[in-house]
Amino acid sequence: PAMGPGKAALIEQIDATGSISAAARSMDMSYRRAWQLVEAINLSFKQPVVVTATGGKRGGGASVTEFGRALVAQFHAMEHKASAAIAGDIAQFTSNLRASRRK
Amino acid sequence: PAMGPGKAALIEQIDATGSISAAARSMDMSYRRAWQLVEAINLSFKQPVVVTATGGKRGGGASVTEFGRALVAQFHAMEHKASAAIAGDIAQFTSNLRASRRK
DNA sequence: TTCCGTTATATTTTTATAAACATAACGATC
DNA sequence: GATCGTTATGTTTATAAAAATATAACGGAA
Repeated sequence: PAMGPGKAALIEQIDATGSISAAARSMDMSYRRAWQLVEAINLSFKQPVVVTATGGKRGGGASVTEFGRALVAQFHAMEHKASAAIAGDIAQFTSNLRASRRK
Repeated sequence: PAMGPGKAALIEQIDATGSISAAARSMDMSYRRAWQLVEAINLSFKQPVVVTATGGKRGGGASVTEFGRALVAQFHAMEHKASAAIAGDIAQFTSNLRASRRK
């Protein structure tokens, strides 16, 4: 999928840190994986979500476009709307779940 | 997850055919996989969703409990509620997606 | 021109998941 | 007690995803 909780969080961390590598570190994710996710994200949309620069004073960096910020905001809005719409069902559904064994 | 589109469809096919194996065949799925999904489903909930019988006139079979039917119905209701709640956002979101290359 | 931290990419290795294959057990019917 | 279609389970193989490892390139700055 083009967007999900993980990708949204990654974009937010890139926005907060200014680089893909710092975002990856903060999320305990390999740089390679983070970079691949960014590539997939950018390829998914008509407009760039993350723009990058190589070399330079601080080695380079990455930033989130306004389009990207709007996208993440809309994603969270959708999460909340969907969650609210089924909150009642979820509560009942969950009550039918067996207590699962977790390590 | 305890429930999703695939598991819901499997339960519905079991209900329609009366056996795990026939349901699997109708979905072009291996019996083994179908059986494992049924096991996972039954372990997920406090009450059984699918009950099975071995041997006998027709070799055995499986049926869906009323609890299971209610569960599937509620799942579909949740799908529809969530979908409706974000339909507008989805339309706009999709308009930002690049036309993807599909074989 | 050397250094630095970053982006960008290739290659290998590991791990997890799914599929494929094989077989036992069940129990009513004949 | 042999047959049949099903449930139930073990074992192996293949596939895909993730992780790990390695390296090149970039471009300011010292």
